[in-house]
Amino acid sequence: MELQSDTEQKIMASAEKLFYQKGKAGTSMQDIADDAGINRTLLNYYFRTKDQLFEAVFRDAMGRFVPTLAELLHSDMPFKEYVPRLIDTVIDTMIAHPQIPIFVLQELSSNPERMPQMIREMGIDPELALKKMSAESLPVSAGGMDPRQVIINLLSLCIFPFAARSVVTEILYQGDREAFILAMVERKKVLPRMVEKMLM
Amino acid sequence: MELQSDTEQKIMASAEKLFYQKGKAGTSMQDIADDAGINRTLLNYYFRTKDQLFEAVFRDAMGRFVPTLAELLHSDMPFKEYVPRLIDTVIDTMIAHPQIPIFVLQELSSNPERMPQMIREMGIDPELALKKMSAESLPVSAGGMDPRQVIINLLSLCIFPFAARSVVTEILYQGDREAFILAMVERKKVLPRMVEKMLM
DNA sequence: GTCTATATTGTGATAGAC
DNA sequence: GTCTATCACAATATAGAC
Repeated sequence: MELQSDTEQKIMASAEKLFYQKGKAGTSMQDIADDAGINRTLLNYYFRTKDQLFEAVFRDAMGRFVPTLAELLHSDMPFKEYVPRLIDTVIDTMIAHPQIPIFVLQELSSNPERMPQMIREMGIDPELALKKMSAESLPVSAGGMDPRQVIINLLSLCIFPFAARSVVTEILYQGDREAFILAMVERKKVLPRMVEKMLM
Repeated sequence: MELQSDTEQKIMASAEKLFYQKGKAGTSMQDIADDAGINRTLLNYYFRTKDQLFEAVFRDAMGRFVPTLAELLHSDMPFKEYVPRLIDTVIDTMIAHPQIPIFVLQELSSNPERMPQMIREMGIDPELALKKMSAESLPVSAGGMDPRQVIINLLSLCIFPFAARSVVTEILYQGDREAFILAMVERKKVLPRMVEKMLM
């Protein structure tokens, strides 16, 4: 007994690939069916509408990095302690799914009205997060920096290189995609040291 | 004698707004015409095709921040010297056009084959940039950090908050857009100090 | 579950009157 | 320069046979 039929999985895989690359409006149901090598009407059979198929892909993408974000925001651990592990986790996720940042940010930016609901659904508690930040877990002595700026810095440093992957690869790594990935692996060692300095 | 007719300017303004928000595929010619309050066929009269209209908007967007990027990559000045000014310029540009990062990155990510040509057209010389970086302008003593990682850090810290604007505003600033902008203004003072520590 | 056929609407683009 | 009328086509979605 399978939770998802073979066809359904093929659809999801193709939809993910194409939605990530070309976005919702830029991808047709026919494109997805062709990529999956199946009849177009099967998409409607399994997911009813294009909107519902997109939702499935979008939630899947959110689910891949929101838990890490939630952990960052809610944890009781001293900030400095789990920063290295967090960097490791986030960058590994990004290497595995480098297209997710733009995909998710573009969708949330196009439909910002979705944000409040998404936050609730994903189990993030903004009020709790702010409380934690004003408390001792994030050292207020972070150069006198607003703890929110520290959070922004950390996420910027981990995620942006992947959002700007094509530009960075082309200009700084001569278009060599392997070199870019190696640089991101190297980055897992570079960032913790940097963040430590930042918090002094 | 005007370089652009009134109608043409209205089209550009509406096209910019909608392409930034919903992307190329997500915006129809009808949408743009409606927003501009004009007849749809006038878009074809002035710009011939949707592709050409999009190109005009895209190049305009690139032109708003590429010069700053080129300056960063080519300058002979000591890195530390113009970092504060660069941060100031980039963040001011982002505050004025917060939607550009996602718009440009999404387009370049969808069509990475456009990168080499865009770089050439925009006057960026990757080889020269790398030479400058290995030379004295960017201190090799940047914590032993690869100068390319330093460039990535700098751009990440300045640009990412705007790419993730909707998320950041909702979670860290209770959905208060004014508070977000104020935080970004504050950031112009925070970042230079941070980058200095980073380079020690 | 998978296919063919079809309904319906939206879209980019052009021709031609004014 | 601006409009109306029209075209060709692509898109989502459904009905119904197998």
